[in-house]
Amino acid sequence: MKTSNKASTRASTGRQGSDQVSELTTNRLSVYLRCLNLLDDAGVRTISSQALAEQFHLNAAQIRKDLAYFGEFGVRGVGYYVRDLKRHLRQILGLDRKLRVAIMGAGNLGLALADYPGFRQEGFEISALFDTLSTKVGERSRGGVPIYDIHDLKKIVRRDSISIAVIAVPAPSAQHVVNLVVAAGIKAVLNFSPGTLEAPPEVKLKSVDLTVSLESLSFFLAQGDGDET
Amino acid sequence: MKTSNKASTRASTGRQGSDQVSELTTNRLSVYLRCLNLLDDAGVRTISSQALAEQFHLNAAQIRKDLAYFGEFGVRGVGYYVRDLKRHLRQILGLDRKLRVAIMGAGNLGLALADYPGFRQEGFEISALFDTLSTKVGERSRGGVPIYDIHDLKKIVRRDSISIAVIAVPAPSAQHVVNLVVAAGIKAVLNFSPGTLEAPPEVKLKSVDLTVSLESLSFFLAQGDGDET
DNA sequence: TTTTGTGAACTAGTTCACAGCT
DNA sequence: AGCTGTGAACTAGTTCACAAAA
Repeated sequence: MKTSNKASTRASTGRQGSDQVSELTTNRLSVYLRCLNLLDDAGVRTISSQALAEQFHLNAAQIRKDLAYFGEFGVRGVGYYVRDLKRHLRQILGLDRKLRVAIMGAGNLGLALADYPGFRQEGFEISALFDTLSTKVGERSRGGVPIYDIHDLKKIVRRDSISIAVIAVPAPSAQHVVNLVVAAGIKAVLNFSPGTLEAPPEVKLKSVDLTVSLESLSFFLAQGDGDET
Repeated sequence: MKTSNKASTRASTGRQGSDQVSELTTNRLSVYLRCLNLLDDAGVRTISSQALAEQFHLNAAQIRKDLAYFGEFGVRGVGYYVRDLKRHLRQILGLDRKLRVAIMGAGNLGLALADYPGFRQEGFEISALFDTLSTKVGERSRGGVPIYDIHDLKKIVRRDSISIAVIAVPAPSAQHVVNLVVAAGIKAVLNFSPGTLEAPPEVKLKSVDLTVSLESLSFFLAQGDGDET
């Protein structure tokens, strides 16, 4: 008989009805939005899934299917109105409100991320950096993001309505910091530290593992080299 | 009839026989290696796929299958010898030689990545930073990585046997920099700039898109909020 | 007995191909 | 005519379950 633990990993976040949309799809929505921004800036008014696919190396059917999860945004015989679709995507992705971000760890990486222009672009606001070092607390990043003591996390998160945390602390303290972040009521975490982190199921934890990325390139190189005759 | 363009995206890197191993698998190898390092440091001599899976929230069958692409490293009735498997994985991932990395762009992000300790860990060496600004060229990162003029890229890549480039320049110049990197003979590129980049098929281009990652979290938050009763 | 290595079954994700709308 | 939205077909990836090895 089949074991019944099929839902063990994802667990029961499932309050919302739209449980089924995959992360691959939502990542692509983000990509589509970027493409639409470029098209809009270039003055393009309307675009077909076919044209969008060709221009950005995507698959037309996939674009249509991804969008179809959320509604019928296209016009048959015409395509999609760029502005309209942009607006819809921003709304679907929750970018129609200002989202405030805290960065945990005011080291090299944390400070770099705090001033990273790409984050501000689509309506994110880096509100705060947190660290433990008293030499850093009270200072600001070059771009002006204030550095707070991590003990004040809960307070500042409330005060500034911060909803996303970025983990940029050394690996050994990462789990502890995640725990603090979760305790402060944050429900979405982007982790840059290597290794496995635990978070309760109602918290979305997304990891960017730089070591894995580099080693994947190393593998590719190792394969290529081994066979050159 | 089936269309014959099935190989169009991946194109013909395929000189090596082992074309079939997926990127998801190689990423996991990297994760396994990290787990084994921890176990080894903890003095564990031998581990079964079952135990490894439980300890790190993986699937035992998948571990075995991933490893099986590359050989029979286990001992039936026993499991895997930690040291042995570590050595094999390092060899498979090409980490048994020193890999030198260049970082393109000595801005906030580039400088942070240059001194990121996680990279040095598994045998990578950040050899050089490249920038165009004459105020930066000749200086060093805090950790001591020298900053060169991008015009000297080809020369330094040869001199230092650099095989991996990391793109940490602003989005508008990213494609140009990738072209330079490719022209310098580099075959593996880790890109941090948002948007699509072109590279010839013999070059492996891996992208970490911070905007997409954040927007994916935003989507998650938007879903949760919309339904709280 | 324990645990690997692996075909078979299953699940997820992508692409095709076309009915139906404009 | 042109293009979307979508079931059906296909492909990739994961998990099961067991024969074979130690």
